[in-house]
Amino acid sequence: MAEAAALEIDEQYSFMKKKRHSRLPRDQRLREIMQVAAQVFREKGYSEALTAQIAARAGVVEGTIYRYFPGKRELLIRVVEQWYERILADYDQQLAVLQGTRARLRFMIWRHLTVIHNEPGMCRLIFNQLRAWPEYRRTSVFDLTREYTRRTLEILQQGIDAGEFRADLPLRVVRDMIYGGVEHHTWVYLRGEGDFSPDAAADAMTEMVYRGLAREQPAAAQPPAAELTLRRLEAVARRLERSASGGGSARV
Amino acid sequence: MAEAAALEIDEQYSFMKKKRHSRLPRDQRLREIMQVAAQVFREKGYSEALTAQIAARAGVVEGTIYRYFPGKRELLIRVVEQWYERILADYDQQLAVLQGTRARLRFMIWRHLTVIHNEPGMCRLIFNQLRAWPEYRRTSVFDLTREYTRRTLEILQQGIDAGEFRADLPLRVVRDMIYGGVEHHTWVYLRGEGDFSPDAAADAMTEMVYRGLAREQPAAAQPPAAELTLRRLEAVARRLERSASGGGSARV
DNA sequence: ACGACTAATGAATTGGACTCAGTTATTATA
DNA sequence: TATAATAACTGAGTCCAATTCATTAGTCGT
Repeated sequence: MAEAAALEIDEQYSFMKKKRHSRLPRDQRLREIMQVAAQVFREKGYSEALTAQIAARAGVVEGTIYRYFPGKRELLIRVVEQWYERILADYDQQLAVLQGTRARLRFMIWRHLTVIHNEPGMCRLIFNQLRAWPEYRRTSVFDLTREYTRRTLEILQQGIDAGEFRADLPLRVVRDMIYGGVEHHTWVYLRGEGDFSPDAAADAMTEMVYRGLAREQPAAAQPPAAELTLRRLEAVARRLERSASGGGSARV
Repeated sequence: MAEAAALEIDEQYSFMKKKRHSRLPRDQRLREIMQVAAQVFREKGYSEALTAQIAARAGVVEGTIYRYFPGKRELLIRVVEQWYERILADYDQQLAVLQGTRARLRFMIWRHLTVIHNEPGMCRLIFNQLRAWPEYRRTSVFDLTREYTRRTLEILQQGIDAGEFRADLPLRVVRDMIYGGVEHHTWVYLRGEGDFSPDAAADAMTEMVYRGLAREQPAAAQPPAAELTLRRLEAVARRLERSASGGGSARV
């Protein structure tokens, strides 16, 4: 009765209270706790999510959680890591299909925006909690994010290599503007006070970056013969690259 | 003795322990507590900063803090508000002196970078704590930040009005890229793992934004068509080399 | 010098994460 | 089937920081 206010929702779950002492193999219990924890963290945020609540919903006692995780922080870390790994799993496949600096760049931006749009709860946890902790650096979230933004840097570099982009701006700053821009843009939404369109934002940001780095004026006129020849050469190169990099069947 | 580990540094202050019950007029005590709190928060961050510690350094007992602030959170809010108001005080004067879209834009960016560079502790508190709290919205930090970024939006709009900038990109997105970019760029520094140059970053970002929005190309000596063609061919060659020499995904 | 006011105290109370000595379901072995 | 070994799970606590509040005592006005 006394803690009814705090645990209201969990009353709904009380019926499924396992006859006390239903044991599970270690990794199944682990999965159940993580799943429940993910849900509670998403709903309540980190500090509002109580270990007591997670335990209750998972049908175990608080102490049990500590047989699986050294503490609440580590629990969040593991939950977010698992989620993030899943989110980025099919990443390369999707990117591999796309041709051209602009399309690839837009994809990177759009994808990030879309993840935030679809999973605001998890993103809030990353932005507001995880990233502020000292443990962040040794997290796989940190590594994956680096990898992910490195991909963007590569695309920009390829744009330079291809002669599309100027080479006189530090690309890391451009990358920061992209990822920082995405975050700032989604701020209001993450605070639960508005919405945004991943498509529109991705278009605008891509355009901005593209123009910011573009070597030539939008080139209204002339793809002359030389241009067409180049494109065909580039297409050949791409095909070679693909077949060289192992027999992926990816084609548009 | 027991809490020596937690309060080590404060031992230094113990000599100035006021004879207990030295009274001060309300607003003087208020100022002292806020000043001490600012220092402790800067040094330790929010959750590592203990109210006991703040009280000790301020030469009062813990309970006293609660006669001045409803709680630790509100204390941080008040501290940050006061700091931020001071930081932004001379803002308009500095800006008023500057002429021209580019110079004004660069100033806005440079200034923000510089504040972060000079006051990492306070900025960490804002970015990692304050902004994540529900109270943030009713904070003067929120209002001042809005005002501040609105200024940037105005500068961009004036660029459009003056015919320097294109009018077909949503300016809020550009603003988000600026402020988000600044933050992302300073991330490593704020984690205490590196440094950055406000000047260099401001130059790069200004250039990026300026080019991204510029109506005309600065008409610098365009490399002749033949040169461009060559570069692109070279890029093709590099890619072929790379893909021929190994697993495709490898990049230097 | 006396009362009124209010700053300041510090002991007690939360409220939440976390611990650990023990209990029992499950599995392996006889 | 009985019994021992293993390891999952318990729950009654501990700990630690923020917060409360009944009480004490400087300070100021008359």
